[in-house]
Amino acid sequence: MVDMAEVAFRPIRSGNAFEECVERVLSAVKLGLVCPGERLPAERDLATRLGVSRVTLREALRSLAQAGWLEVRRGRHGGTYVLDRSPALVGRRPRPGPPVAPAGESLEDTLLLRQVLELGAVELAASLPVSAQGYDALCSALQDCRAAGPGRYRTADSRLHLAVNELTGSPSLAAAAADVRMRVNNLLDAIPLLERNIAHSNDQHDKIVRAIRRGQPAAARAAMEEHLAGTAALLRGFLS
Amino acid sequence: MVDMAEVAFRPIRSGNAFEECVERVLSAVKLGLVCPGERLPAERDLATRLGVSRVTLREALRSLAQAGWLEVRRGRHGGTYVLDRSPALVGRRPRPGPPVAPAGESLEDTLLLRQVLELGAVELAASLPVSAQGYDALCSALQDCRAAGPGRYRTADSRLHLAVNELTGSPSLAAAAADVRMRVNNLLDAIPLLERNIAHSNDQHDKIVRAIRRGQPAAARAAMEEHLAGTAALLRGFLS
DNA sequence: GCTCTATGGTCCGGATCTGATCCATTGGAG
DNA sequence: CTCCAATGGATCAGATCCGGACCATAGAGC
Repeated sequence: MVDMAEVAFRPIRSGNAFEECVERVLSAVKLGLVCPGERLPAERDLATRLGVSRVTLREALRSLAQAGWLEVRRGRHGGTYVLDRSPALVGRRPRPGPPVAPAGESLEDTLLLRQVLELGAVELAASLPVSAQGYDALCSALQDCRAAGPGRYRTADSRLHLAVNELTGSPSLAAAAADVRMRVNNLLDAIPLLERNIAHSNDQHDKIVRAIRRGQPAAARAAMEEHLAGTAALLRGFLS
Repeated sequence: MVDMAEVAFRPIRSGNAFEECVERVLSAVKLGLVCPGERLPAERDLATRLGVSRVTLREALRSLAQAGWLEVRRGRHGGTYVLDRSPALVGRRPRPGPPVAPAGESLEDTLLLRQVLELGAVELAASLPVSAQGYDALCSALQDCRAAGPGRYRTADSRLHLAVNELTGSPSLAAAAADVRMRVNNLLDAIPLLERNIAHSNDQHDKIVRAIRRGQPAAARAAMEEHLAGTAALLRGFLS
């Protein structure tokens, strides 16, 4: 019985408030939830939303600005803006020690959770009536995926998947999906991105969106299953 | 685009360290992860696992002890023990202000997330080879469900569902399931528990476990779907 | 019995986080 | 041109939390 309790006794916080702020804002950028050139919410607003003091949030923003992700402007229409991350900045390998090799156990854990969430969500999304607004977001993300070069592909891809999850109308589900998506992206950072995979991915994205639009849950699920299997095989190959 | 970012800018922490400790330990008890009479891990150990200082954890434990959930013993084989929660204690209505009426929006959110997680998990569990240990846990929980009176039913029920989720072998999935289960239980606390529903539930539990044992994902999923629909209808009826 | 050990009980200095207040900057409105 | 409003910048007192050290208790083993 005691062994089952390990689930309940997992860590309460993954880091201090500062670190979690950095994580969250960086996620929002990497997942394409705020695009380059766009402005983050005002510090006071964002701090309230994150449930964190303004001082702590500012330290996080300052640190992200120093790292070249954000730019802070003062004055009337000032704010914190997302920078267009240049290849030069990306090129700096941020690998001080070991290359953050994700454990194999954690890999399967992540992939399994992703499968459950994304399959369930896409099936649900396809069986629900799609709102015009949601469908627009979906199409916009789909086109971004096509237009995106290799440097921006992961972001556009993430945004598309997130949009699918938001179609379910469940904030908690979308949040869980965003979390697991971030974990997958961190894993993907360790392996190369091939042109061929991108083309293949785009075809599968088409199939998924089409099935959602037509209200075909089974087809949507099958398409997503195939799509996920591709990434999963790639990750297992490189990280096992 | 900014609207999509709301997922990323949700609160970082649901409360202070003390409150989250209380929540976690109480969850472990309510979900049947530690049974009455059993001992929690030693304070030093538990504090480390929760990623919290011992002082903070102790305050949480003391507060739960005062509320009649736990008993603390000193000495060589001392520790923090789960009490057999007596009806007298349960009878005290802990409703100071409004009866914590869960919003309708939050209700659908919770039910949707639960559906995705539990259906995905049970399907996965049925398609995986079941370990002997996992199957034992499942059967034990199933029998507890049968033997449990109305006073203990929710706990036994939770433990069974958690056991199913742990069969997937994904800690993250089990953790997410435990969280959503706790949310569902909080909702269920607001509605009555009928003998008839219990009998019905037990039949469905049988079907689910049988399908898992036989390795029939589709049947397991269908049985779980029916099972979840029952609770969902009940909750929607009482809380909408 | 004595001692040892695993546990809870208590306290303290320092790190972190908060809430609040006030200042600085800058573009737009009048 | 002047003022205003929305934003970032800075600072401080107090709350919370942490890591570690040490004490108290009581069962187990010798």
